[in-house]
Amino acid sequence: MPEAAAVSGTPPGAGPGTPAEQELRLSIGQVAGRTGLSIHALRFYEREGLLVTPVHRGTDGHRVYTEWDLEWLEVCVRLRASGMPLTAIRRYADLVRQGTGNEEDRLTLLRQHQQHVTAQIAALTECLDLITFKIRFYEECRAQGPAQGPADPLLTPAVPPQS
Amino acid sequence: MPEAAAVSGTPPGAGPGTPAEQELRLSIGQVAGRTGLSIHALRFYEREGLLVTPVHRGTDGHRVYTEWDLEWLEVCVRLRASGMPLTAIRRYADLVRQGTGNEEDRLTLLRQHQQHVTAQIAALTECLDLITFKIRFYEECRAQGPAQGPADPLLTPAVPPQS
DNA sequence: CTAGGGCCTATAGTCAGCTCTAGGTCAAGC
DNA sequence: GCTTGACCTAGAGCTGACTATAGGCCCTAG
Repeated sequence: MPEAAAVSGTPPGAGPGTPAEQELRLSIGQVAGRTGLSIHALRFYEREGLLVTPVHRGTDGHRVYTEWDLEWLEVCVRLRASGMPLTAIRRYADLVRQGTGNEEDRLTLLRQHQQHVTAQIAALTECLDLITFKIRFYEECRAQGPAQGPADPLLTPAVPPQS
Repeated sequence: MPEAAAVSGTPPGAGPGTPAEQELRLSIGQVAGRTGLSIHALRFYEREGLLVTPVHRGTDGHRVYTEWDLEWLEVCVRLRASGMPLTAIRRYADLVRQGTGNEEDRLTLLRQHQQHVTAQIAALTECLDLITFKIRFYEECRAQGPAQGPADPLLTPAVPPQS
């Protein structure tokens, strides 16, 4: 992770005049490379309104992504990776698009997702316990040699203490 | 979680004669209630070969689940909840169905999934960091009063230290 | 005797989230 | 001048995991 993923307020350009910031201008292919999203997915995300503003176009009609777009997309990727559905990301994008004043709504949305992710981690940790328990069980079977394994087909003792 | 989820070897009944164990016999509706799976999903899982053995039927053709079936299903639920695809669960069920002798294969399968889950937890934890960072950012915005918020639309400083 | 509930089969439909195809534009290089 | 490669749009198709529907059986209660 070389670059820092940022973005929190409103996209620039809405500001006074967009001074000639020597921004980097990325093609869709480059953004795909950096975000890990496919070119298809990038176009799809834009169509779905996940992008706060539609991406600027060059004279040839090709998409030109700014640093800000990239950072926003990186946030999207994280949110998706943590299971936020596209509809929720779109709602978040909508709020950002509307500009300042709805920080409470953004907080609510983020807090909900925070809870969701926390719950996911807890659930996964429980599952991991079960899996680890079973792995240990089979390792012990093996350690005791092929003859010593639970001879009777009926072997159902493999219960974690209390999950 | 009142009951312990178990199951590790081969289903009983393959053993000598199935002595008259006073097993509990559950209807599909009861199993749905206990596992959290829908009745539809239970039939679906069976069709898909996730169940080691097809469920026994009563005289009326209705499914009769044993304790063992229930426990196996609870394991399935955990595996699913941790993102194991149905195809992998089926492979696991296949191994169990084949009986003892393939413990190494089972171990491999479980270890792979263990890694997968561990990676998932790590990824989620990273995402959680970002979300928590953003939440703090908005909380600070709010704490500083509506006038003090980042006045300029261009506010893109919200970066976690190094994720 | 009929209404309801719980179950059965088989098959169709749904949903999210992409992914792919067809058909086309444009600029650079051989 | 032709090919190659990166991009464009619109729209169809796919995958995984269910979920719902249609049509039917059987038992029990009113």
